[in-house]
Amino acid sequence: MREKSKHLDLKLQLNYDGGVRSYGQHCSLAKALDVVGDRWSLLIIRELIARGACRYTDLREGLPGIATNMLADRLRDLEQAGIVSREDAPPPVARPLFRLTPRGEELRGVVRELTRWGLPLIGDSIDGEAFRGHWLAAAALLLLKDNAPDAAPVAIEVRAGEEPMLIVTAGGALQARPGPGVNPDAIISGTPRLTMGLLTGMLDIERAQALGLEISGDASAIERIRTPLPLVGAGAS
Amino acid sequence: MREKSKHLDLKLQLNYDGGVRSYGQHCSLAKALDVVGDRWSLLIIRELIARGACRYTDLREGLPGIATNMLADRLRDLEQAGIVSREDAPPPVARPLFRLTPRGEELRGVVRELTRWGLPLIGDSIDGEAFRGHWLAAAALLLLKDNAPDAAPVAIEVRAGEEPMLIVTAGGALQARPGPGVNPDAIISGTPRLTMGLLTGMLDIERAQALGLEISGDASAIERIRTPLPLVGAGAS
DNA sequence: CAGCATCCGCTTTGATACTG
DNA sequence: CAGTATCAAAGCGGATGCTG
Repeated sequence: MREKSKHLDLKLQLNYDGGVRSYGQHCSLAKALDVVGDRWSLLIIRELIARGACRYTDLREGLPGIATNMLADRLRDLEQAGIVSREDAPPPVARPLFRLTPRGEELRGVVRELTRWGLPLIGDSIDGEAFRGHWLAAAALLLLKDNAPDAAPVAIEVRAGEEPMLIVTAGGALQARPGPGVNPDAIISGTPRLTMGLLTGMLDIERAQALGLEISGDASAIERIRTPLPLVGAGAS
Repeated sequence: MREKSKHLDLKLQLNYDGGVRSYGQHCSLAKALDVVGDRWSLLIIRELIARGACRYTDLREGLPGIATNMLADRLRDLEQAGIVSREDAPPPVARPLFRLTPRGEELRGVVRELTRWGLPLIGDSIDGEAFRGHWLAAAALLLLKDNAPDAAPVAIEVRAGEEPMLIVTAGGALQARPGPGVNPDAIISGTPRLTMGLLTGMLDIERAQALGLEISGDASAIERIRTPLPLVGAGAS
């Protein structure tokens, strides 16, 4: 994968191979992994799900640990695969914007299932790990739902890392974005693990509080977006 | 990743690093990818979903292109991660058996979503690609459902590659296994792409036949397990 | 600076050969 | 059969350099 441009290797024009390392299997799963199975690819897609259109630097900031050439390479690959679009800004000021194409948006199901499966792997402490508030926002956005779509909207502020995050109900769906809220109905403060533990039904409010989660405001607002996850994928098939 | 056991490298006991190359991000998706994001991992899990318990050689046969050390490494990693269990057989005859643990079974949702997303990437012809009938069986098993769980069971034989495959309804769920059926209610013959196109609702029977799919027997049996997939993951969230 | 491209050293992967 | 050992070739991460 990735172009070669080795010394004395001028071959013919367009010798950049378009970068496809394939499993070579006539199988839907293998084909999907050919496209999004490379290191960093799905994390880039997480960034674009969580934050919408991003500039290069935004992406790099949300992907601590990535090498800059990796990011450039992957963006090229994903663009070529029709998953990401690059919006080259007009001359005067702006910077190129990257966003998901409709085909890229269809990866939400994939990211949702991986996020759900990975929840138990989140540890209590943010040892030497990196953390960004919008990662939590993405998980909430993907995994939670509004249990009372017809009631008046509520907003819940979550304080897990450095930057707070706001979850709001909006016409039956949920939206989540980084940043504080104005007069939120409830505020939850604690580790990402405890926060998601509460919201995904693995902990009830009492147990979460006993473990150190701080909750203020209207607890019913929390119940409204609490979404117990089916523990085993054994439900269907 | 992977143990070293280099020459003259005796360090202290337990110096095998347990093999974890981590993104180092306090994020559920990143944690999941730390565990199943390596090359070949999810394809090994596909094999175990499709065929149940497997011996080493079965796995290698179902994973054309994998290097034998890769398979050994990944099986060790997956075992250590609690996803695969190795059943070391008693001395006399048998061979070690690998199977998914309950935690590994929970990856069905992940594999299902990737398989679904990858469906459009399957081409018409099996160029120089490898193909195994049970890959198609896995896709059917994961993506299709029985639309009439209370009716008498039906069996449909699918002939896509070398080996035929049988899809049977069983108490509301579907089962799929390689091999021919005895007096199946219907028989479908054609490329994997056309077959899955029909069964996942992207093609109707007439169109599929026009494109070369051969259908014999009771068409209503096919309708019974035909499961149109939501085209965009835009439904929820 | 933002947005890459290049180089460099280390790790992972892949093909082959070998062993209990 | 079920792996290990070996080694070459990619892939990856970090640093740095170039260009608007």
